[in-house]
Amino acid sequence: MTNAEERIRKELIQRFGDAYKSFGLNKLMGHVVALLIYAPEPLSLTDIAKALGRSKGPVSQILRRLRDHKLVRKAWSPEDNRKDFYEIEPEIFENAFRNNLELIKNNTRLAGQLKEKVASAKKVNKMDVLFNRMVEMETFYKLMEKHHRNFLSEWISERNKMIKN
Amino acid sequence: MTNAEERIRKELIQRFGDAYKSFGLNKLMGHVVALLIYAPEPLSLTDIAKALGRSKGPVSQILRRLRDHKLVRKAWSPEDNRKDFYEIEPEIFENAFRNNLELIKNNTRLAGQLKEKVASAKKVNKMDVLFNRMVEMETFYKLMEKHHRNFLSEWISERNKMIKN
DNA sequence: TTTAACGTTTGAAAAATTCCAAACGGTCAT
DNA sequence: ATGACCGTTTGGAATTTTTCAAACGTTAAA
Repeated sequence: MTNAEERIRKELIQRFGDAYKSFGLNKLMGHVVALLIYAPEPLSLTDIAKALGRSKGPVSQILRRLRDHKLVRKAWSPEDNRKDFYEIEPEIFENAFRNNLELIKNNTRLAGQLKEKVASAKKVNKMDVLFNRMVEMETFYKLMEKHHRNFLSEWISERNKMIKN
Repeated sequence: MTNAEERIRKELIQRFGDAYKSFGLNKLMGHVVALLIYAPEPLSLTDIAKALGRSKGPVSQILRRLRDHKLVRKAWSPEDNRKDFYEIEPEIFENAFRNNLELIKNNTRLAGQLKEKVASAKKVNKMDVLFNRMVEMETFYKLMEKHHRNFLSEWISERNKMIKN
């Protein structure tokens, strides 16, 4: 591996770690994702642990979470090999976005529920300000959901074009 | 305060804490935001600390962060009062979204930088796969930025309509 | 000049998260 | 069967984050 490549690899891993952490995720998740994005071919658990200077334990757990979130998947490996190999999920960006969309939907649901509850409590007492705020919140997230869906379909068609080339 | 109101207040605080945590933020941030969304009038540092059963220290620091992020602001308070009062920033949702947009932009920038670096390393060695992935990543975040901007302007006009009523 | 009422900072404690080494269970080759 | 090689699970250690109590600086009244 050339020096230039090695530098890029290091930076990729470092920056993805930071980015993941800034989104409230585990830094190691970002490291693994970066490593797999970088790697031209699938890597085994041991490869990954060694490359990141970690033990198998946490890497195994992180791989589980990454597969749950559909950011990473098991690669096919020859029948005579008992080792598992991992690679980046080709739709990693789309899937990451879908995960985020779930969080948005949680908020829409939360706002709706709270709005209803406030509405019934309003009979008893003046809670108009709070009610309006819940309405605003629900409107906000509903609109956000709409835009996210638009984005998703536009991205999918955009990506299909990219793949063709 | 009626029982119904009290239950709603508790739930609001609890759920906002969870939501903030799920976005990688401090739970207490969510609690404070919920409390201020609930409160019909501004609250002092001591009010907030007492209502949440915390000491002034962490609440003071959280309020600082919330003001940095423009989710909370100091309310006007009479000249003869040395106490500070805090209230929800009226544009809290818009601002929260703007903060998120900054993270997106970081990712766009990151992808662009890495793409460039890979491009120059490519002369030396075959890194086509990695280059294509960086291109995909950059495309993804650029498209996302575009949609986020669209959302923002639509939300602002939507909200203006809400305020008029 | 003191005293009192604030918000902030700070150093250490408490809690939560991350991490490892070792144990474990499963599968295949011998 | 036995041993070798996997990935996962687990208990506790290490690290990071959150929290508090106390000290501090500032401001205004006494």
